[in-house]
Amino acid sequence: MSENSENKVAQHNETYKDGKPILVAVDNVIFGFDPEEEKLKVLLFQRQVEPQAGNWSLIGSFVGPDESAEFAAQRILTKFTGLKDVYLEHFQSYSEVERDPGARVISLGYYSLIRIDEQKDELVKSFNAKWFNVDEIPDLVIDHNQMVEDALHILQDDSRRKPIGFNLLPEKFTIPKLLKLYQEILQVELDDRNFRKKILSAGYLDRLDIKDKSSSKKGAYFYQFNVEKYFELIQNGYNLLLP
Amino acid sequence: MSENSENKVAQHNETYKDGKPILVAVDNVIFGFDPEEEKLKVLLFQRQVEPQAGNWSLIGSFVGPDESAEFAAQRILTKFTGLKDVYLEHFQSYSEVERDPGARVISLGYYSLIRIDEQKDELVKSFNAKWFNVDEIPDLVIDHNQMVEDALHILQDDSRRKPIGFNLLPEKFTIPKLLKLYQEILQVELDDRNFRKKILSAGYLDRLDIKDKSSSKKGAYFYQFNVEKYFELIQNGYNLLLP
DNA sequence: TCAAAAGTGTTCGGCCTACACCCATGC
DNA sequence: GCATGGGTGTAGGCCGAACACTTTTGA
Repeated sequence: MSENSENKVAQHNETYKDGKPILVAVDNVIFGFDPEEEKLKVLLFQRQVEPQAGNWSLIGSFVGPDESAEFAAQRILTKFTGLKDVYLEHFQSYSEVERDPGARVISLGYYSLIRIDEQKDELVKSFNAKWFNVDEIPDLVIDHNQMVEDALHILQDDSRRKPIGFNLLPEKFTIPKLLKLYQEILQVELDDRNFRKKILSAGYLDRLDIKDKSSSKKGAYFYQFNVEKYFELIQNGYNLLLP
Repeated sequence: MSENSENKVAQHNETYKDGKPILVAVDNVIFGFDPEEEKLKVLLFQRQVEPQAGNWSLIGSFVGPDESAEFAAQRILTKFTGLKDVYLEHFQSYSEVERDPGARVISLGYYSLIRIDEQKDELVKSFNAKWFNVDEIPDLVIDHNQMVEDALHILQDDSRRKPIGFNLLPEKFTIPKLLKLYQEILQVELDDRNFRKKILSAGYLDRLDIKDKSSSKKGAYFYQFNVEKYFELIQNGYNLLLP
């Protein structure tokens, strides 16, 4: 804390020379949803750098001198999955002095929502990256377990208010799958009839004429997210508000 | 974005040596509420460093090598207001390459809620800092106007769900003042009868036997925030949920 | 006695909850 | 024809929105 006995004017003439450079990294909690397994997952890989090389870690990178943190987060996401223009959100910063035993590194936590079906499997495999169920995350490097926990909380909060869940599903999806997804994210049981009513009454889901027969004989209608209608709703102050 | 033609293994063995040091700063959007004026305010001061010296700016500082970002944000808050252990929340990071014309600086945006009545006025004045109404913020340095806007949005979201408003009021406050505060934060009109019902029915406000007669002849009861009862409620999943 | 702010109560409608049954189809 | 998952409908209650009147007291 500042000492009042010091000369205040001097104190307060902070210049760029007072800034001590620090390493800045991003760590990206990449969420995916496996529609067959109906499980919410996080992409992890084995850290290559000492200390703690070989341990499981979030996908991260240093922020380069000529890129924004957001760009860095997108860059590594593309590098590992082949996907571009992905849903990406900053959720927290980690700056404890001793957090990284290798150096003074501040890390900006981002989370991403991707469609697992669109990722490039060869790429993911080439980095020895693996998808883990959110409830079966192994011990991670540094404070990455904390990051996953924080990201999940924010994801839960966000998905209660905005329909971001669609970023985790294929373009065409069924209501039962969507229900399963929300149950996975929020880790609660939802009444299927009430869920269907709520989600369809808002009007931003278009029913298609095709059915998905992969998980039942009757088949479930495919739906598609309608961005235009959704934006209309937001303007009028629409809120999902799931339990 | 990464080039797939490059050797993936090499790419992926990122080491600490690849990290290029960057200046890291915090900027603190310090909110206060003047109970007399009934206005939500932000503390600003005139920047001392070129470029843009003399222009109004948020209270900020570089993050030192031996402190966390949160500590730095608290440190400058204490330096300017004399207050310690203040409500402080990280809300966004700013890392565009060209954002600060003076150097490559990443800034972590924090917002604070303080009780104006507890601040040390001499300190504030000694730094030529001034309180501005949120709807009358002047042109600020760099991207600080954006920061204020972002912080206000997050504050609105947060205060709809958690009763953080109390951090802006004196220990003892009246319901009419609390109502005014919420109207200022949310920038909406609220029905006083419904507001009173909602806020009192939750049970985390204790009515005192004294009245505030400063703004009416009848006088309004003072209330006090009851932290214990509030924590009880949270455990059971309580949500404020104001409009 | 009256102006000005504080405090209380009621009605209405809508939305959320809980819950049960029919539908389509592949085997 | 039956098992399996998909889809629809309804009744009840609670909560939030809208709204009007009484209370207190200093001037």
